[in-house]
Amino acid sequence: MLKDETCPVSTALSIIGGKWRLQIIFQIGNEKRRFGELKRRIPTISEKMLIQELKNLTGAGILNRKAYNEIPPKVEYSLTEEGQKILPIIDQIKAFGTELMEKSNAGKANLGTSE
Amino acid sequence: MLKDETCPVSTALSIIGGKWRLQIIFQIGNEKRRFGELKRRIPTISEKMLIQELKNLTGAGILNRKAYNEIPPKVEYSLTEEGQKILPIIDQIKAFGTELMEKSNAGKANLGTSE
DNA sequence: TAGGGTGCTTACTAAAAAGTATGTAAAATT
DNA sequence: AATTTTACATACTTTTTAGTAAGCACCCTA
Repeated sequence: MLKDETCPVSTALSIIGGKWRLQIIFQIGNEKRRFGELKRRIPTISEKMLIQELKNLTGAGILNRKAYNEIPPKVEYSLTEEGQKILPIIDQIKAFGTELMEKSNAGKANLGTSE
Repeated sequence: MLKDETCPVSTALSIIGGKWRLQIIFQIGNEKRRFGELKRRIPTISEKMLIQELKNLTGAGILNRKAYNEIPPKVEYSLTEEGQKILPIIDQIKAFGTELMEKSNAGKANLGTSE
């Protein structure tokens, strides 16, 4: 899924797109979250994906990563200023999704991707 | 990419997710757009994808499809009320992307998905 | 009668994203 | 010495998503 360098929307999607990113950002919210904590909060994500996306988001300046020099390891993730700007987007998407769910209880078709 | 039936965000993403959906919705905006018009406005989309996503979005109640009984065929697509609610989401994503682009000119890393 | 335009279908292929399984380090506990 | 804990790495496979290419129907015009 290559990105059009000139389009703001696809630039944004290169960060918030994908199956897990919004979920991860949402679960961190305004807290500091440890790796294992996130794993527990998103039980359906695989470890590989969690690691990979945390790394991607950190590299993109969306997350802060603070590693303590302890054994066993302890690492805390939190949103950067940039990352916090994604929270209102999630709110809006969530509101839209909520509406959809209400209406679909009144019997509407859903998209092919979910089947 | 199966969807969690109970999560509003993933419900929303099952509609606005994917490479082309937001783009298509954005290009329709508040207008009536013919199939060929959309093809021209999104030159990088393949015909197959455009057809497929128009069908999906129509089936999901996001688009109206009006076919005129003419030869050669003429079909117009427009956003339903439901679909219009996606426009402000796009605006917000776009604003976020614009910010990112400005900052990245000051030299920041981008995510793995774009490489 | 051979194209041309329009919206759409289908079979097939390729690429991208996600999942599974297994392994590592290093100290602390048993 | 074996086991646990925590964060992460890597090879490999499967699933999902997107792209290519070809064809169809219908009428009109050259």
